[in-house]
Amino acid sequence: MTVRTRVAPSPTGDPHVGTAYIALFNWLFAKQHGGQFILRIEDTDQVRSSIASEKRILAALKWLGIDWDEGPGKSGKYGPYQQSQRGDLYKDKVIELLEAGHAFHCFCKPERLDSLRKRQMENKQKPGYDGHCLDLTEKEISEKMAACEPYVIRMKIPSDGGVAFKDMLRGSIDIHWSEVDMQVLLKADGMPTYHLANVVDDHEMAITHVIRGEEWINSTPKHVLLYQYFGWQVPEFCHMPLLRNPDKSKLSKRKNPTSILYYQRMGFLPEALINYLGRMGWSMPDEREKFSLSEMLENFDINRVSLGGPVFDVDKLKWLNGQWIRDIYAEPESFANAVKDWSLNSSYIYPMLEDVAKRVELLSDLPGLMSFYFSGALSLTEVDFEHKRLSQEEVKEVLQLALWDLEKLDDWGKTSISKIFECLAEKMELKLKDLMLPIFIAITGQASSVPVMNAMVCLGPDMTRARLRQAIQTLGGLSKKALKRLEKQAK
RNA sequence: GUCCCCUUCGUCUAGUGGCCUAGGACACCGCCCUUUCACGGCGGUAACAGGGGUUCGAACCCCCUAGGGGACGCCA
Repeated sequence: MTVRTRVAPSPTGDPHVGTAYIALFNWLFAKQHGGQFILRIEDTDQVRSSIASEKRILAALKWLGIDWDEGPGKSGKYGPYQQSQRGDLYKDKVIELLEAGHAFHCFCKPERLDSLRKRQMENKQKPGYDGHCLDLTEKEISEKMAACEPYVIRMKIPSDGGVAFKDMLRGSIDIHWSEVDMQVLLKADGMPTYHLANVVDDHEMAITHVIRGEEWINSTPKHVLLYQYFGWQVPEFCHMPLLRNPDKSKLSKRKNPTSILYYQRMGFLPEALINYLGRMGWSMPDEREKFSLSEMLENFDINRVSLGGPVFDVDKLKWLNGQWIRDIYAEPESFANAVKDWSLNSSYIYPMLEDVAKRVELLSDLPGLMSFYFSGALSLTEVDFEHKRLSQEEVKEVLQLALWDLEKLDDWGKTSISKIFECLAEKMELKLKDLMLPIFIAITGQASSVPVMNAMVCLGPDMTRARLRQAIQTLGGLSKKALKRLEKQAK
């Protein structure tokens, strides 16, 4: 049997360090056993998925040195490797389940399910589908379908007993069926949900080992059940610990930069970042801290994974990066290349040139004007944020509200960014000019500089958010005014 | 709330019954090197969540409690 592993990111937003982390361990495990590592794009969420995001994920993984044997841009006999291009495969499989009586049509309206869930929560019950459509007759179903009522397909769950599955790191895990919901398999738009697409594709692509995040443990029973319904061999499961924020919650962009692009922009070397991810929950047998991907592969043993959720500690990553910089500088030319790859190249610089050219007389004016494009954190103090018309608290409120809005923004472009600020100005009853000044300072470090929206596009979402977060910190942390406004809005 | 997973210095971790008066790394502090600052070197503070077992012996095995996290979407 050939070992085949995969990583299956969904192309919504920026490439996440957690994706790289899971990719790394799948890659290592496959390579170590002489197997194949597959990259599959799970773009079944038609609303949030984007090609741009997919491209960034591919580029980010390549940057880190993780390459795939099969997947986008590679030929392979199990393709295509984007779920959106896998046609009617999932529908066919759903029909199989329907015919075997393992799944059923559900015509319940989202509103009914919402209030059901709410009621269950209030009664302190486990929220879940109540089986409302479980016993519809053939006749009822065809009538509703003839009337074009929207529907989904749900899987049936046994009423008694439970399932036990083996986890490579955790041993046997038992879960009772009463804990498992009648999962939607096919959405009203005809697209499969993760659970169905994942199981079908893992089988179709001959995946032998499913190495994924701990967050999936509770849905594994559904997956096991689907394999059984189809009569397929169940793969091995391995649930990796979750990367954490400093407060121990699951690593999230609200609390920590999570985008690989951010670390790239900050000037972390790919060697250092992948090395650091390899130290999350794993250690070399001789405990050395600095090692390359190939050194890790030589020494890899999945059983050396420890299960406590590791906190992603940027300080230690920085130290490691310093080690790598010094190491690379042993050959000045490769160091020069690393600097070039980082930012001193035309594709990074071109988009800023037009704005910059209008504002200088001498080329030696450039470093002062452009330094913020290359910096990580800016050194600013309260005084820098003094505003003619706004108090310090109001300035902080502006920054805070802008940050919250930008955290929610998936499509990082000039149009959508400016829309956010226009809305914000209206909401706060401020002139756009007054509103933008603190943003200017937080992003560029100066009161006059290039157009700040363009700058934000260049810097990317995580660097932008990091600068705003830093500015709020400079002004004394979380804005209570903003918090109050948020609460008022919620009402 | 229910279920599931986890628990060694602040953080990343070594440790798989005697080698542990618990080792390394980051961060922090001190000293040395140095025309500055770094780098580097040396040293220091700091942890087995608590309680019960099992055992001649427990960080390591079992149970309970506590704490943390995750899941409970027509998101993945």
